[in-house]
Amino acid sequence: MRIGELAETAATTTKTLRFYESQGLLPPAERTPAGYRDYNPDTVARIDFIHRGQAAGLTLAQIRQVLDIRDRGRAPCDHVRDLLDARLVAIERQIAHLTALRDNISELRDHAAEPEPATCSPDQICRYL
Amino acid sequence: MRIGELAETAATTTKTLRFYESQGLLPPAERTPAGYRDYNPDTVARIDFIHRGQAAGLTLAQIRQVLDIRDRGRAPCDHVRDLLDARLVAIERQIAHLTALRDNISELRDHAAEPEPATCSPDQICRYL
DNA sequence: CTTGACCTTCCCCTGCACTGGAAGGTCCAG
DNA sequence: CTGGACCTTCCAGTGCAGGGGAAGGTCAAG
Repeated sequence: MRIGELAETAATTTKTLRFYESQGLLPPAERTPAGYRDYNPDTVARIDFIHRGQAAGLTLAQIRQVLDIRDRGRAPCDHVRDLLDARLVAIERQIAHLTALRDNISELRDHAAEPEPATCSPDQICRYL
Repeated sequence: MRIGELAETAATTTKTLRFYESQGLLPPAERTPAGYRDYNPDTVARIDFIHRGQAAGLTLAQIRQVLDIRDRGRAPCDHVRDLLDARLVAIERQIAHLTALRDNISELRDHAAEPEPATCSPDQICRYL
Protein backbone atom coordinates (compact mmCIF):
# COMPACT_ATOMS: atom_id res chain seq x y z
CA MET A 1 0.00 0.00 0.00
CA ARG A 2 1.15 3.54 -0.69
CA ILE A 3 1.80 6.19 1.89
CA GLY A 4 -1.51 8.03 1.47
CA GLU A 5 -3.53 4.87 1.94
CA LEU A 6 -1.48 3.87 4.97
CA ALA A 7 -1.88 7.32 6.46
CA GLU A 8 -5.64 7.19 6.12
CA THR A 9 -5.90 3.62 7.43
CA ALA A 10 -3.74 4.38 10.43
CA ALA A 11 -5.38 7.75 11.10
CA THR A 12 -2.30 9.87 10.56
CA THR A 13 -0.71 11.94 7.79
CA THR A 14 1.85 11.26 5.09
CA LYS A 15 4.02 13.93 6.63
CA THR A 16 4.01 12.12 9.94
CA LEU A 17 4.82 8.76 8.37
CA ARG A 18 7.85 10.18 6.57
CA PHE A 19 8.85 11.86 9.81
CA TYR A 20 8.56 8.56 11.71
CA GLU A 21 10.73 6.89 9.12
CA SER A 22 13.33 9.64 9.43
CA GLN A 23 13.28 9.15 13.21
CA GLY A 24 13.72 5.40 12.99
CA LEU A 25 10.25 4.51 14.25
CA LEU A 26 9.39 2.91 10.94
CA PRO A 27 11.94 0.94 8.92
CA PRO A 28 12.76 2.39 5.50
CA ALA A 29 9.83 1.40 3.30
CA GLU A 30 10.12 -0.73 0.20
CA ARG A 31 9.94 1.27 -3.00
CA THR A 32 8.02 0.80 -6.22
CA PRO A 33 10.03 1.17 -9.45
CA ALA A 34 8.90 4.78 -9.54
CA GLY A 35 10.33 5.45 -6.09
CA TYR A 36 7.02 5.49 -4.22
CA ARG A 37 7.03 4.01 -0.73
CA ASP A 38 5.24 0.64 -0.72
CA TYR A 39 4.14 -0.51 2.71
CA ASN A 40 3.25 -3.89 4.13
CA PRO A 41 -0.25 -3.65 5.67
CA ASP A 42 1.26 -4.89 8.96
CA THR A 43 2.73 -1.44 9.30
CA VAL A 44 -0.68 -0.30 10.51
CA ALA A 45 -0.21 -2.33 13.69
CA ARG A 46 3.15 -0.70 14.26
CA ILE A 47 1.65 2.75 13.91
CA ASP A 48 -1.17 1.80 16.26
CA PHE A 49 1.47 0.73 18.75
CA ILE A 50 3.15 4.10 18.41
CA HIS A 51 -0.21 5.77 19.02
CA ARG A 52 -0.81 3.68 22.14
CA GLY A 53 2.64 4.56 23.42
CA GLN A 54 1.94 8.24 22.85
CA ALA A 55 -1.43 7.93 24.57
CA ALA A 56 0.45 6.54 27.57
CA GLY A 57 2.65 9.63 27.51
CA LEU A 58 5.81 8.04 26.15
CA THR A 59 8.04 10.14 23.92
CA LEU A 60 8.80 9.05 20.39
CA ALA A 61 12.38 8.41 21.46
CA GLN A 62 11.18 5.98 24.12
CA ILE A 63 8.82 4.27 21.72
CA ARG A 64 11.64 3.93 19.24
CA GLN A 65 13.76 2.18 21.88
CA VAL A 66 10.96 -0.29 22.51
CA LEU A 67 10.55 -0.95 18.81
CA ASP A 68 14.31 -1.36 18.40
CA ILE A 69 14.33 -4.04 21.10
CA ARG A 70 11.41 -5.80 19.44
CA ASP A 71 13.03 -5.56 16.03
CA ARG A 72 16.14 -7.24 17.38
CA GLY A 73 13.92 -10.21 18.27
CA ARG A 74 13.75 -9.64 22.01
CA ALA A 75 10.65 -9.01 24.11
CA PRO A 76 10.52 -5.37 25.18
CA CYS A 77 7.90 -6.02 27.85
CA ASP A 78 10.12 -5.55 30.86
CA HIS A 79 11.51 -2.38 29.38
CA VAL A 80 7.99 -1.12 28.69
CA ARG A 81 6.95 -1.97 32.24
CA ASP A 82 9.83 0.13 33.54
CA LEU A 83 8.85 2.99 31.25
CA LEU A 84 5.26 2.82 32.43
CA ASP A 85 6.40 2.74 36.05
CA ALA A 86 8.51 5.83 35.45
CA ARG A 87 5.56 7.50 33.76
CA LEU A 88 3.38 6.74 36.75
CA VAL A 89 5.87 8.37 39.09
CA ALA A 90 6.18 11.40 36.81
CA ILE A 91 2.41 11.71 36.47
CA GLU A 92 1.93 11.55 40.23
CA ARG A 93 4.49 14.31 40.58
CA GLN A 94 2.72 16.38 37.93
CA ILE A 95 -0.64 15.88 39.59
CA ALA A 96 0.76 16.88 42.97
CA HIS A 97 2.35 19.95 41.39
CA LEU A 98 -0.83 20.97 39.60
CA THR A 99 -2.93 20.40 42.69
CA ALA A 100 -0.67 22.64 44.75
CA LEU A 101 -0.72 25.21 41.97
CA ARG A 102 -4.50 25.12 41.80
CA ASP A 103 -4.74 25.64 45.56
CA ASN A 104 -2.31 28.54 45.41
CA ILE A 105 -4.17 30.22 42.59
CA SER A 106 -7.52 29.67 44.29
CA GLU A 107 -6.18 31.28 47.40
CA LEU A 108 -4.72 34.23 45.52
CA ARG A 109 -7.98 34.70 43.72
CA ASP A 110 -10.24 34.54 46.75
CA HIS A 111 -7.94 36.25 49.20
CA ALA A 112 -7.66 39.36 47.08
CA ALA A 113 -11.38 39.54 46.41
CA GLU A 114 -12.37 40.83 49.83
CA PRO A 115 -10.94 44.32 50.34
CA GLU A 116 -11.79 45.15 46.72
CA PRO A 117 -10.11 48.55 46.39
CA ALA A 118 -10.97 50.50 43.27
CA THR A 119 -7.37 50.32 42.07
CA CYS A 120 -4.19 48.62 43.16
CA SER A 121 -1.86 50.47 45.45
CA PRO A 122 0.62 52.47 43.41
CA ASP A 123 3.64 50.45 44.51
CA GLN A 124 2.02 47.19 43.54
CA ILE A 125 1.24 45.89 40.11
CA CYS A 126 -1.83 43.85 40.88
CA ARG A 127 -3.52 42.76 44.07
CA TYR A 128 -3.99 39.27 42.68
CA LEU A 129 -0.32 38.49 42.20
CA MET B 1 22.25 49.44 38.93
CA ARG B 2 23.80 47.46 36.12
CA ILE B 3 22.36 44.36 34.55
CA GLY B 4 24.54 41.88 36.44
CA GLU B 5 23.61 43.34 39.80
CA LEU B 6 19.93 43.41 38.89
CA ALA B 7 20.09 39.82 37.71
CA GLU B 8 21.62 38.67 40.96
CA THR B 9 19.23 40.71 43.11
CA ALA B 10 16.20 39.45 41.23
CA ALA B 11 17.46 35.86 41.05
CA THR B 12 17.68 35.64 37.29
CA THR B 13 20.31 36.01 34.56
CA THR B 14 21.50 38.83 32.36
CA LYS B 15 20.43 36.79 29.35
CA THR B 16 16.91 36.60 30.68
CA LEU B 17 16.74 40.31 31.43
CA ARG B 18 17.81 41.25 27.91
CA PHE B 19 15.30 38.70 26.62
CA TYR B 20 12.52 40.24 28.72
CA GLU B 21 13.39 43.66 27.35
CA SER B 22 13.26 42.32 23.81
CA GLN B 23 9.85 40.84 24.53
CA GLY B 24 8.48 44.06 25.99
CA LEU B 25 8.22 42.81 29.57
CA LEU B 26 10.75 45.36 30.70
CA PRO B 27 10.89 48.88 29.24
CA PRO B 28 14.12 49.73 27.40
CA ALA B 29 16.62 50.47 30.15
CA GLU B 30 18.40 53.78 30.60
CA ARG B 31 21.97 53.71 29.38
CA THR B 32 25.23 54.95 30.90
CA PRO B 33 27.47 57.03 28.61
CA ALA B 34 29.31 53.82 27.79
CA GLY B 35 26.12 52.15 26.62
CA TYR B 36 25.61 49.93 29.67
CA ARG B 37 22.05 49.36 30.81
CA ASP B 38 21.36 51.30 34.01
CA TYR B 39 18.32 50.09 35.94
CA ASN B 40 16.11 51.69 38.53
CA PRO B 41 16.08 49.43 41.62
CA ASP B 42 12.26 49.36 41.33
CA THR B 43 12.78 47.04 38.40
CA VAL B 44 13.34 44.25 40.92
CA ALA B 45 9.65 44.44 41.90
CA ARG B 46 8.65 44.17 38.27
CA ILE B 47 10.77 41.07 37.81
CA ASP B 48 9.35 39.57 40.98
CA PHE B 49 5.91 40.17 39.55
CA ILE B 50 6.91 38.35 36.39
CA HIS B 51 8.16 35.47 38.51
CA ARG B 52 4.90 35.31 40.45
CA GLY B 53 2.96 35.29 37.21
CA GLN B 54 5.10 32.45 35.91
CA ALA B 55 4.65 30.55 39.17
CA ALA B 56 0.90 30.86 38.62
CA GLY B 57 1.37 29.31 35.19
CA LEU B 58 0.87 32.43 33.10
CA THR B 59 2.80 32.76 29.87
CA LEU B 60 5.17 35.67 29.33
CA ALA B 61 2.76 37.00 26.70
CA GLN B 62 -0.02 37.10 29.25
CA ILE B 63 2.19 38.74 31.84
CA ARG B 64 3.23 41.30 29.27
CA GLN B 65 -0.42 42.14 28.64
CA VAL B 66 -0.95 42.70 32.35
CA LEU B 67 2.12 44.92 32.59
CA ASP B 68 1.03 46.85 29.52
CA ILE B 69 -2.32 47.63 31.15
CA ARG B 70 -0.57 48.70 34.34
CA ASP B 71 1.90 50.84 32.40
CA ARG B 72 -0.98 52.64 30.74
CA GLY B 73 -2.09 53.65 34.21
CA ARG B 74 -5.02 51.30 34.53
CA ALA B 75 -5.53 48.58 37.14
CA PRO B 76 -5.02 45.15 35.57
CA CYS B 77 -6.67 43.35 38.48
CA ASP B 78 -9.85 42.31 36.70
CA HIS B 79 -7.82 41.09 33.76
CA VAL B 80 -5.55 39.13 36.08
CA ARG B 81 -8.56 37.63 37.83
CA ASP B 82 -9.86 36.43 34.46
CA LEU B 83 -6.47 34.98 33.60
CA LEU B 84 -6.31 33.15 36.93
CA ASP B 85 -9.83 31.84 36.44
CA ALA B 86 -8.88 30.53 33.03
CA ARG B 87 -5.78 28.95 34.50
CA LEU B 88 -7.88 27.23 37.14
CA VAL B 89 -10.12 25.74 34.49
CA ALA B 90 -7.12 24.63 32.45
CA ILE B 91 -5.43 23.14 35.49
CA GLU B 92 -8.55 21.21 36.44
CA ARG B 93 -8.67 19.82 32.94
CA GLN B 94 -5.02 18.86 33.10
CA ILE B 95 -5.49 17.16 36.44
CA ALA B 96 -8.48 15.22 35.16
CA HIS B 97 -6.52 14.21 32.09
CA LEU B 98 -3.50 13.10 34.09
CA THR B 99 -5.65 11.22 36.57
CA ALA B 100 -7.36 9.31 33.78
CA LEU B 101 -3.97 8.64 32.19
CA ARG B 102 -2.58 7.38 35.47
CA ASP B 103 -5.52 5.02 35.88
CA ASN B 104 -5.15 3.74 32.35
CA ILE B 105 -1.44 3.11 32.76
CA SER B 106 -1.97 1.43 36.11
CA GLU B 107 -4.50 -0.85 34.56
CA LEU B 108 -2.26 -1.67 31.62
CA ARG B 109 0.59 -2.38 33.93
CA ASP B 110 -1.30 -4.62 36.35
CA HIS B 111 -3.54 -6.29 33.83
CA ALA B 112 -0.64 -7.55 31.77
CA ALA B 113 1.26 -8.76 34.80
CA GLU B 114 -0.87 -11.80 35.43
CA PRO B 115 -0.46 -14.26 32.53
CA GLU B 116 3.25 -13.43 32.40
CA PRO B 117 4.23 -15.28 29.23
CA ALA B 118 7.93 -15.60 28.60
CA THR B 119 7.68 -13.48 25.46
CA CYS B 120 5.03 -11.47 23.68
CA SER B 121 2.97 -13.20 21.05
CA PRO B 122 4.63 -12.81 17.66
CA ASP B 123 1.90 -10.64 16.21
CA GLN B 124 2.04 -8.21 19.09
CA ILE B 125 4.77 -5.78 19.97
CA CYS B 126 4.38 -5.76 23.72
CA ARG B 127 1.80 -7.12 26.12
CA TYR B 128 1.83 -3.89 28.10
CA LEU B 129 0.70 -1.67 25.27
C1' DC C 1 50.11 48.61 30.42
C1' DT C 2 47.75 44.66 31.18
C1' DT C 3 44.55 41.65 33.24
C1' DG C 4 40.06 40.30 34.41
C1' DA C 5 35.41 41.24 35.23
C1' DC C 6 31.80 43.15 33.25
C1' DC C 7 29.13 44.90 29.46
C1' DT C 8 27.36 45.25 24.29
C1' DT C 9 25.08 43.14 19.95
C1' DC C 10 24.46 39.30 17.03
C1' DC C 11 22.97 34.90 15.53
C1' DC C 12 22.09 30.24 16.27
C1' DC C 13 20.58 26.24 19.35
C1' DT C 14 17.66 23.54 22.66
C1' DG C 15 13.30 19.91 23.08
C1' DC C 16 9.15 17.92 21.17
C1' DA C 17 6.39 16.34 17.43
C1' DC C 18 5.31 17.57 13.83
C1' DT C 19 3.61 21.04 9.71
C1' DG C 20 4.05 24.05 5.49
C1' DG C 21 5.55 24.78 1.22
C1' DA C 22 8.50 24.71 -2.97
C1' DA C 23 10.07 22.22 -6.98
C1' DG C 24 9.60 18.40 -9.41
C1' DG C 25 8.34 13.20 -10.80
C1' DT C 26 4.43 9.51 -11.74
C1' DC C 27 0.17 7.68 -12.94
C1' DC C 28 -4.48 7.33 -14.66
C1' DA C 29 -8.88 9.06 -16.68
C1' DG C 30 -10.88 11.66 -20.22
C1' DC D 1 -2.11 15.26 -24.40
C1' DT D 2 -3.67 17.42 -20.47
C1' DG D 3 -5.36 17.83 -15.84
C1' DG D 4 -5.44 16.41 -11.31
C1' DA D 5 -4.26 13.37 -7.70
C1' DC D 6 -0.66 11.41 -5.78
C1' DC D 7 4.15 10.88 -4.80
C1' DT D 8 9.35 12.44 -4.04
C1' DT D 9 13.10 15.34 -1.55
C1' DC D 10 14.61 19.23 0.97
C1' DC D 11 14.43 23.36 3.71
C1' DA D 12 12.33 25.99 7.14
C1' DG D 13 9.07 27.13 10.74
C1' DT D 14 5.87 26.37 14.82
C1' DG D 15 5.51 27.44 20.40
C1' DC D 16 7.79 28.42 24.71
C1' DA D 17 11.43 30.53 27.44
C1' DG D 18 15.38 31.27 27.31
C1' DG D 19 20.86 29.46 26.72
C1' DG D 20 25.55 29.31 24.23
C1' DG D 21 29.05 31.53 22.48
C1' DA D 22 31.57 34.82 19.28
C1' DA D 23 33.52 39.38 18.61
C1' DG D 24 34.31 43.40 20.59
C1' DG D 25 33.85 47.69 24.04
C1' DT D 26 34.62 49.59 29.09
C1' DC D 27 36.37 50.09 33.53
C1' DA D 28 39.02 49.60 37.87
C1' DA D 29 42.95 47.43 40.16
C1' DG D 30 47.69 46.15 40.24
